[in-house]
Amino acid sequence: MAFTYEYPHPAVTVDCVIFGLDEEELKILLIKRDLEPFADKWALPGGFVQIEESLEEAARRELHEEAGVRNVFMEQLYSFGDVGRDPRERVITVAYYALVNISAHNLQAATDARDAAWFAIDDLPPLAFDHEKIIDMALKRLKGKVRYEPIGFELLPKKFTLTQLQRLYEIILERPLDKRNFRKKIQKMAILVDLNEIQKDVAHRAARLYGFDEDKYGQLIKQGFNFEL
Amino acid sequence: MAFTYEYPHPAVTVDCVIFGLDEEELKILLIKRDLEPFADKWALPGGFVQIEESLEEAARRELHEEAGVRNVFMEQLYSFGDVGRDPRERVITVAYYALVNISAHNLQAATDARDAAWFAIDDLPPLAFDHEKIIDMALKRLKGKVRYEPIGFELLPKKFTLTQLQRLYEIILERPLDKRNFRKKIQKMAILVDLNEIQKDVAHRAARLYGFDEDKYGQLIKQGFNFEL
DNA sequence: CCAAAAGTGTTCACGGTACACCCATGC
DNA sequence: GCATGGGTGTACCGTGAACACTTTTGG
Repeated sequence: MAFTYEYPHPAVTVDCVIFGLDEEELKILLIKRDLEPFADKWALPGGFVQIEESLEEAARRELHEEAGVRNVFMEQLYSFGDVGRDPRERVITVAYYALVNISAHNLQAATDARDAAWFAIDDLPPLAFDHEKIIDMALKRLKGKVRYEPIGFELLPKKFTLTQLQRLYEIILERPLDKRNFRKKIQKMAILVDLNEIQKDVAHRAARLYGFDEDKYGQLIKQGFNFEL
Repeated sequence: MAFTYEYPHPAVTVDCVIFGLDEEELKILLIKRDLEPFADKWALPGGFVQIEESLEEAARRELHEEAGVRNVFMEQLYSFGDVGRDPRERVITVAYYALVNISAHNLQAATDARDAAWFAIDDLPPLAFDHEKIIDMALKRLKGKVRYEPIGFELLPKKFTLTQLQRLYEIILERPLDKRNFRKKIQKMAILVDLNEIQKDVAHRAARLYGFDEDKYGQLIKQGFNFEL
């Protein structure tokens, strides 16, 4: 079977930068390529856009098929279309980035057939194609966006402590934050619900658990509220 | 001549949202289509990405060929790839937006063969394809970006008055700004050069002319400076 | 001399930042 | 009882916002 066009058409792929948060570090999920080009190099999960699916559908499909990840925050990042970026043929890729809670998504699913692994953002292996450039951009976007939209919660479990939340921002923004000021600010925004639960199995005073109140946030937005950290 | 692939390939286009600033309004340059589909509807300048040019090259080429615009600020906006967005075949478009100084770019060039015209942003004609959606997004991006990056200057002549600059922000942000506070803030940033010139041919006190000092801005950025209005 | 826009300082309220100690719990 | 992190308030400073009059120029 073959498909013929009057003018040359580039191939179009989607690639996904999947961010996860370890206790200590920001990480990215990569997949080891088994085919040429770049066999044995690590690469972003991704693949060709099917002719009857939208870009977002393609990205979510790849997220699921290649990384075993579903129902997560995902957003288009940028499109990369330099002429030589794929040695086989002209390939334009539309990059997305996703935020997942590592502990909730067991890596099992992802390891099915593929060789997949999380890498610390500042200790990445050699990458295929221009994926390093894509990751750079995704990281910049994350750093910028996390400050004025409440997307950081996507990296945490549903129930989290204020200290975990603070650590998240410290890790992403790469600077220490003052505990009291941080709590004051977050609490004042009133977008967290106190779950009236406390941590279990910790070797010190147990912290209160909170959840992000998406509905409340939506209402506040309508009233002109602006998240900002 | 024909081009054949093992799997179906979408077509890829670029489309450009070209913003310009009139005395009173923010405007967009549109081109009247003479071919189906959407013949006689207005559309964003754009066209197919050639197989041997990058996305940005394609966007700049279209900017020049269709709108007669060169050497302007331009940035990738977003990629639109819904399945039915072009009735002919599957077309994915990578949208860019550009900022031009209307008075410097004579519309002549653009009017060559094409029917091109500037439209006020809140008085657009019926548009082809999903171009309304693209413009919506471009406008949101412009409104957001203008506040924390000094791109507004791209819409003004090289020499401008502080009042012109203030009007620009008032028009884009759609809210009045306080004259004294605005001047205080801009002057403190020290990214303008006082050209020691004044307006000519005005029927009132002539205002001082300023220019945007790109080099100085670059240096400040390196020192951790953040433009913000 | 009148119309039209240019240019210029001060006050107040609020939010950001810096900072240190007691509390609860498990071992 | 000690080690570990949880939780809390206050004082100061800088920035954002509100606000009105004098100056210059052309007609």
